[in-house]
Amino acid sequence: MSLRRKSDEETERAPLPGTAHPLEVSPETQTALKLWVVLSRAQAAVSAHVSADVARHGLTLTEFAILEALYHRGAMLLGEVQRRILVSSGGITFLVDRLVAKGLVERQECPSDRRARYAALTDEGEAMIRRIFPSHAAMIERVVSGLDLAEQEEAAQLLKRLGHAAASADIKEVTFSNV
Amino acid sequence: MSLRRKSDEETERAPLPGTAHPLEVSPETQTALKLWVVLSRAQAAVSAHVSADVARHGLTLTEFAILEALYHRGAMLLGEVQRRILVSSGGITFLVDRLVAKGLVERQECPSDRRARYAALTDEGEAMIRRIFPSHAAMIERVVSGLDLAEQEEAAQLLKRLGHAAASADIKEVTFSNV
DNA sequence: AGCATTTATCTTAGTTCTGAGAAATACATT
DNA sequence: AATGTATTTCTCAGAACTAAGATAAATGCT
Repeated sequence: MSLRRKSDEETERAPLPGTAHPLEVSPETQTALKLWVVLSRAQAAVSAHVSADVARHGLTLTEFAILEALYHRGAMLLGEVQRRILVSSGGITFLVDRLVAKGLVERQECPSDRRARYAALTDEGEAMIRRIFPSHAAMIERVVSGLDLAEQEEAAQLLKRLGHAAASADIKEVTFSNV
Repeated sequence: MSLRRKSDEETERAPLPGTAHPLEVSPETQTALKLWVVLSRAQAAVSAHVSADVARHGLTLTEFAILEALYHRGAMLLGEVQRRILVSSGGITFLVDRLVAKGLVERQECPSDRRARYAALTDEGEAMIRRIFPSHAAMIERVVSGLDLAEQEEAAQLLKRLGHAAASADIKEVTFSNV
């Protein structure tokens, strides 16, 4: 957070023609834009810590999310895991392959649908998640402790509604707009 | 692509045979974990819409973020842009290269530091951001409209504090843990 | 001034994931 | 049963990065 002495050069830099900003937006729009920015920054900041934590055990965030889902919900079809952790179909194949290679997950046949495969924790995978989950949870608790408990619940409630609304929103394509 | 079926969420699953759940956590920890989950999901949901929107103009989210930053703040050193949009040093070189190739950005020498380079919008880049920003902002407004204005401001305020606290948090390494 | 350290960008190799499409299977309708 | 459509996973090319190190220039310390 060191301040540069570049502000004197800024006047030398060619300022934008018509220095006033013609892209003025309503206060409502500004609030929405602001929310989008702080949402992204907060997620990135927390994510960096969580990511570093699971990396200590040789896992990526996405890998950990799969292990956690399989631990808490039991064996799941690949498609179920895919929708839950929000990756592409190619991505889930790739990720499960890697977890299989690490010995943490195994594929199992689905008796009622021969196209489908279950992903299930191996004993080693279950031992792994059991071992790292407590410190993982404690770390997240510390990272979000900038908000007190009531504020965390308030934020979670708002974010849950925001997420659901955004996920189900069908944004109409404004196809008649200029290029 | 379509994540329509969300029946996964309500399907209650019988616990796997033999998997007692010894990983019980305190209510405080559960609140923190819940916040982390809904934060990630909300960000992903909004991000998907924003990403699809800028993709209509042949831009990635990160590219758009650079253009927007340069438009609203004027020419910036690559390192400044890098810290602002949170990419690696290699990443900012890669991204600016690509924007230069698209004719939207140009590198300029820094008179006071011969190592450094400014990134600045070209006329074409400025025209681009002027053209797409209004509909972009309107789209974000729609995507976050699941919360009313007061709720958006409340959420933004909480997320701002959460983000700042998380970004400045020094999480102690629990190095004595087994591997 | 001379030398070590820091800073800013770039290079290269590798990682993580996406998107499009293929193959196999299931399901629905005739 | 046959045919067409939907779904489930996998394959493959390539996009969008990251991490580590290289290079060059600025800065700090005797």
